[in-house]
Amino acid sequence: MNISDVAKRTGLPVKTIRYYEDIGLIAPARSGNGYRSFSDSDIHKLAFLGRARSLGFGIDACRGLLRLYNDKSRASADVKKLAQEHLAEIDQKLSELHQMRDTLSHLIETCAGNDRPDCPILADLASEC
Amino acid sequence: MNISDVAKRTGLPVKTIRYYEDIGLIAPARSGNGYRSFSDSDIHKLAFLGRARSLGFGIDACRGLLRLYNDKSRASADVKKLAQEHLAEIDQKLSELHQMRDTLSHLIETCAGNDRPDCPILADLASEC
DNA sequence: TCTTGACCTTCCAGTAACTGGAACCCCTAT
DNA sequence: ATAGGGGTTCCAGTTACTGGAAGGTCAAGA
Repeated sequence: MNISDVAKRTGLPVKTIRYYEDIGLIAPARSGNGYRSFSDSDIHKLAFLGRARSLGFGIDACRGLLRLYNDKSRASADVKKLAQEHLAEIDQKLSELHQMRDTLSHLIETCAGNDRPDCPILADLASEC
Repeated sequence: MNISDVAKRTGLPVKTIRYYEDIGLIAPARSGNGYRSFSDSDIHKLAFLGRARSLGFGIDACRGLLRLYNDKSRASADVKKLAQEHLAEIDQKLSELHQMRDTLSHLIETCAGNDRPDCPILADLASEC
């Protein structure tokens, strides 16, 4: 199967699929004309990667997940550990974003938003430490 | 004032301060020996930038905020608009992250995390669409 | 057969916001 | 004189792609 069909099947952009080959996540065969020729296994891997990425796993984590997926003697504890580490990163990010959101929305509420120059948002940003 | 003192005062890394000059956010004077010589105004701007960045404003938004800050005939509505756009981005990101968190934490709960290979996390990632 | 258009290929550059490091200059104290 | 702790510039690397240029391939229609 050619790359644009694979892109349709997996929902990944063509460029992304080529990129995943570049960094060694997949290794599709080549036809005589030089075109990539994707097997079912390649397509499975790409779909797997797409789902892992959509859960926010980084490329390195995806590599690890793929390796575990292909390792039939894996321990589920290893998968769980990877996932928990990623969950901790998400939680960290969430708490930072919530903090930002709270501060920012408070500032926005106190700003009149009219044609006068006085603005508590700028005043806060400019305030001495 | 030299750059490392400014770094201490503003909490920004030296490299970041140089970078902010590179991209035109600040324009400190130079001493005879070529060293950057920071005025109070430079330091204020850097502190302002540090706080705006800590609220998650991107560099371009910071540029806009700084311009508004220096424009004494600004309308607070313009500041509020910038802040509201940024808030919307944060909310977008938050909802994506919450979605990821929900899915991932559910998967983690269902994984035994033992030395057996069967793992619902991998099963989900590998599932057909 | 020729052409046209839609494929495919590789390679290079750019994105956001820094960060690390190399190579080198300057200043002060011993 | 030298050692250290500043400072300077410039280049490369980070994440995960994305856009674009230049060019090869293939199938269909005139």
